[in-house]
Amino acid sequence: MARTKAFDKDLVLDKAVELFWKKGLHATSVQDLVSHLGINRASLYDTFGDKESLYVAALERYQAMAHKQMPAFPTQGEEVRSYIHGFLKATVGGCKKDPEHKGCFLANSSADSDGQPEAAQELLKRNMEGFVEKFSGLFGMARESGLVLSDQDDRALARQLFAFVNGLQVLSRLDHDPAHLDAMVEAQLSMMFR
Amino acid sequence: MARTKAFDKDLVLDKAVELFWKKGLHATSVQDLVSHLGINRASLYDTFGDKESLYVAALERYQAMAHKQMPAFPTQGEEVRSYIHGFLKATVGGCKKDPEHKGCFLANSSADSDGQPEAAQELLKRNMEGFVEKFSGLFGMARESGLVLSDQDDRALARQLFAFVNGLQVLSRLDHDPAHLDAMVEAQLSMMFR
DNA sequence: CTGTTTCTGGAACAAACGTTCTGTAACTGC
DNA sequence: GCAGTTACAGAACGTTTGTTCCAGAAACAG
Repeated sequence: MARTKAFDKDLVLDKAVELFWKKGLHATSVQDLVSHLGINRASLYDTFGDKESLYVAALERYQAMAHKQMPAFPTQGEEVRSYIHGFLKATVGGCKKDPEHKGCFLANSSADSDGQPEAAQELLKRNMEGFVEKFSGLFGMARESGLVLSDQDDRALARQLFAFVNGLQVLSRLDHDPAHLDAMVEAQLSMMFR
Repeated sequence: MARTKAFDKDLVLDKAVELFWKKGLHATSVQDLVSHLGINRASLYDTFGDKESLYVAALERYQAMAHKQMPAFPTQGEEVRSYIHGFLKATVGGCKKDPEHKGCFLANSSADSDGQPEAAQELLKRNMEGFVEKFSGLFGMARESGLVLSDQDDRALARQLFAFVNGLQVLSRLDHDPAHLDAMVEAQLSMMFR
């Protein structure tokens, strides 16, 4: 029948993630994409539609990757602190080992939400809701075990943590001192748990 | 001598702040600026140089405004909690009353630091350092009064607070529920102070 | 081999980009 | 009122933007 695709769509998408992550939607041109993805201009449009669709696809892929590498949630309140500690350490670990200091693709996009495609805005909102839903459950468990210091409700704590994580990643773009990131994590954790 | 300027430079700059704040550097075109600033294209270039210079001037003005409306720092440890409470409430107050949900100009720019002019990056860094410097002093005072819950050092707490505030403002672009913002502030505060 | 499909490089497009220029009008200080 | 400066409106500059199209080469199924 027909010729098979010569490139791995997901591999190309990964390169698009890199570019959009680093420079954002508006500062990334189609020419940038053509130059760095290693595929032809026409193939790009045939495979991904237009620039915005490719952007949304890249954002979806980034979110899926980030979600996939989250370890399984704990089932006991006593494990919550170390779980969240691990989550935060992994987050700053990602920031530290990125020589380009791109922060978090989702956080960067959220800070430019006005210029985002509709589909991207909805993805960002769903991502936030999902985080709050899951982590408020964790705080509930930890609270039953008497390990939560604050008396504020679980969802408020989850939102506070989400805000902190987003801010942390935004700041990691400005402040490249890894010790500062570590210190912020330890401060956050020391404030949350007994 | 010469014809007088027909426009107030600072007033025009305020409008530029609005635009750049809402859409960012890359998504704001010179045509957008000409259309909304109410001055001529040539006047724009004569008065502000090029687009990037105008952007940096707008960022500087925003920072100056934000800095100016900070109330005087407390001198006693007992007042630190209420001072920071007031600071956070004013921050979310600004978010809540903005119908365009632009968040914070400085935070938005930080999340796009790669695409920022050099001068803007340095301004953002100075702003961060200034915050850490001042607030770590506050935590030191409050700690002496025995009001700080965490045993982490003052600068770590200041950085944690700065990350939270940045994240809070980024999230205010996605989540328009004012109660959520309030809850985050109360959570943060309940974790920091006795 | 014969189609059919898809890749590729590059040309082409109108539109928008940031920037500069030109000429004219308006104001100030002498 | 004249000289000197600046704002103004708008045309014009060359690039770059996102997108489409074309011709040919390449790879697969029947």
